Formats: sequence, C-alpha cells, structure tokens
Amino acid sequence: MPASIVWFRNDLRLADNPALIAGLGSGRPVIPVFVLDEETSGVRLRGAASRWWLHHSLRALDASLRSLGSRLILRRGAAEQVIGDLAHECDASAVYWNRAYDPGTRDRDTRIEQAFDRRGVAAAGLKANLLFEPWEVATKSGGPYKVFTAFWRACRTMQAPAAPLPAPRSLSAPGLWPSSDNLAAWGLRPTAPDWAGGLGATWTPGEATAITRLTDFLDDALAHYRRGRDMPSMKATSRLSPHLAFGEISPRQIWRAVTTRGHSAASEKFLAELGWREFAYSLLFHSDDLARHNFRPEFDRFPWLDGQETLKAWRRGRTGFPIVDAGMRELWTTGWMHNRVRMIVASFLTKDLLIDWRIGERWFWDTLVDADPANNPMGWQWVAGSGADAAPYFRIFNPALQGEKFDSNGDYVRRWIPELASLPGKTIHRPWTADPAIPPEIYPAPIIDHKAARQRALQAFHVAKGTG
DNA sequence: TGAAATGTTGGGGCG
DNA sequence: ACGCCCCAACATTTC
Repeated sequence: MPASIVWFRNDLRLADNPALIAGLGSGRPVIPVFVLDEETSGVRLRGAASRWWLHHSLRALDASLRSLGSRLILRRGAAEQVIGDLAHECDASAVYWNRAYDPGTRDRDTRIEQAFDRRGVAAAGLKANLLFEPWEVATKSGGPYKVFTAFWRACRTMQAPAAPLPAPRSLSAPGLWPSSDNLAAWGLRPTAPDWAGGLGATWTPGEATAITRLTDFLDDALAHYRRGRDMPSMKATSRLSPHLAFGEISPRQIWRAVTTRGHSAASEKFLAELGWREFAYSLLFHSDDLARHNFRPEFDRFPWLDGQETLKAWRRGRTGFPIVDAGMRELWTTGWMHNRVRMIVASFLTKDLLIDWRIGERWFWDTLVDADPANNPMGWQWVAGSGADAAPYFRIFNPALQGEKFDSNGDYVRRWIPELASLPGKTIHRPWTADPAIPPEIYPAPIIDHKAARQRALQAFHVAKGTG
C-alpha cells in the first residue's frame, strides 16, 4: 500500500502540525522522516549549540512517535535527492512538510515540489510556523513593512490566527519501515571536548518541555512580565525561544494559550514579542540574505575595524565590563542569553569595539540554542543601526549604566562572574573603581575607554553617512 | 528597547 | 530683607 511521507524540519512537534495532519488525513501509512541536509548550497548550516539541541529534540520526537505506534526515520544528504529516493523506495503517493521562509530553503523546496509534480506525487509545503504569512501582510503598495509598529498593527487587523490542531492519537505504520540512520552516528553532540554540560543542565529539548514551560510562564511570570522582562537576574521571560526555533511549539499554540487567559497589558507585550518574530520572518522572506546584507545600504560604507584581540576578549567574556562579560559567559555556558543583555553585548561589539555586526551574528549563530535565521540577523541589524526600524545609530549603550539600571544589586553579574561576587552592588558594574583594586589576573581592566569609544563610533557613523 | 550635553528653575546658604 | 551664587533636580536638545 502506498504511503505518505511527513517530512519534519524545524517543526519537531506532534501538536499543531499541519503536515502531520495532512499525512494522517491521506488515510495511508505515514512515514515520518527528518533529513540532515548539510549539502544543499544556500541552506545555512546549523551552529554547534543548535546541533546539540537538534540531537536531543530528534530523540524526543522519535520517542513521541513511538508512543503512537510510529517512529522517526533519519536520513542524511541533499534533501532533494534524499526525499526523492525515499519516496521512490516506499512508493509514496504524497509528501507533506511545513514551510520555511529563508530564500535558500525556499528555492530547494520549490525544486523538490516541482520534481514530485513531474512524477505525479502530491507534494506540498503548509503554513505552520508563522501566525501570518509574509505575503499576507503587505503595505498598500504591496511591499513588506519596514516599521514594526505599522507591521504589527496590520497583523492585528487581520483575521486572528486559527485554533491549533490537536496532536494525533495514533499513526498507521507501513508494513515495512524504510532504513534509518543512527542518530548517535550523526555526531551532533560535541565530543573532545564535551562543552555541552551547561546546556544539558539548563535545558530539556522536546515538545513536552516546551508546553510545560509555556504553562509555567503563563501561571507564574506573565503578570510581572512588563516589569521583570528587562531584569536578567529574574526568571521573568518565557525562555521558549529554543523550543520555538525548533518548532517544538508553534506560535499559534502560544497565541492561543495567551489570549484564552484574558487580555492584559502584559499579554499584549508578550504577544508583541511573537510580533517581532513575525516581522523578522517577513524581512527574511523579502530579503535575499538578511544575515549578510545591510538593510540600510549606507552601512556598506561603514568603517568597521578588524580587532582580533578585542573580539577574542568579547567572545570569552573578558572585556572588563561586568554586564557584557556576564552575558557572554551565560551564552557560552548555557547556549542562551537574556534579551536585555543581548542588546548590551551587541551594542558593545558594534559601537564600542566597532566590529562588524556580522561577526557577532555568526558567534551567536554558533553558540545560541535558539539561533534563528530571522531573529538573529534582524536583532543584530537592529542594534547595529543597519536594520529595518532599527535603533538609531547614536543610541550607544553605556555598559556600566545599563548594568546599574537593569541589574541594580548585581545579582546577575555575581552569578556569572564569581570573581566579582564580593563587590557591593554600588561598584560591581564599575570594578575599575573598586578599592582595593581588583588584580588584573583576577578580572581584567576595561579593554576600552567607553567615553572615547562612543566619540569614535559617532565619528565612524558620520563617515558612513558621508557627513563626516 | 539611550546617554550625554546643555538649559532652566528654585531652594537655601551667605554676605 | 535682599541680591548673589551654588547646585541639585528636572527638562530639553543633541548625538
């Protein structure tokens, strides 16, 4: 009997999964498959932290499928080839997947769809991972919105997102399962050295955890979200980002859970964060390469510096600015960083050190468990000032002041920089003023004078604009 | 989803 | 009592 292939990608969930429901609805045996495609050009390779997450998430998805009498088939190679071969092998009459939005993946998926069309196999990508399709939210002139508030206002006037689809209760298996790779052999987890200990201590990938996390956040933290979301020492954010990046939970599920609990200023603020994600995907969809091209072309002339040594200090959390270093160490240890701190470290790299935002974007891409092809480049361009609806370039964060404002008693710094733990809240964000002085082998002196760096950055901006 | 520089105001010390 | 100065405290402008 012919089968239906359900091709899992960044949608590693059973609930609210339109491709899975389409496969189920075909009435034929369902063959769930995940393809590790590291060969198709134009499709961005996952970073190291994302590979770790992917390993565990695939294992969780396989376990969930097995509890429904199914399983997850693993294949590796160029997806065009692999999916085509698999469909042939198991005499598939239909292939379903959920849509991606980056140009490289879209091109690949279009080729796959056309190839199946020629073979008479039904093939379709479905809407699953956004609340609003990028082509549904267009300005009066038909282009993409370039300002977030206008974009989100337009989204809110559209028909509200539909209710999420239920997870299937069972899946019919084929008579004979096609062969599958061994997950461990893919080598997605780090070895020699195994630096993922902090990731494992912090996170449990998988759909079940994602749903628990959402419920816990709504129960415990949403009410204080507006006040707490900027305080990195508080667990006041949802921490759903990696689950969302891998599609272990859908934006529609989050939307529904938030809105059914009633309307409040806090829930609006939280939904707006989903809105920023939608905005980022709209930019990704309409741009040819969001992670490489400045959205504002005047930044093509920006005089970035090389800065190998300062870059190294930034990556390692040894800049001498506690809030920056705490963030970079949190990132390295847990694969995640609080959003307020992401803005601070990004401002420091691009404005104090004058290092190209793409360098920072790539470091985040490699180290973040929530690395997202739309959010990550948009966020960096936003901070750098080169993006759509970006912070004006002259908004330069003062890392000491930001620390004092958002980590006023220094708890966040103490957690990640134990060598400063004995400093009082009054000086912990300016350890260079401590008396007695901190020996530099314990904690470094600032690698740059912020006041002078600010002047230099403003100068560089004038050069780029041609007004200097 | 800034920070610094500059301007204004008003209370209080003091001759 | 009065004018003068200082300087927080706040507001506005500039980058």
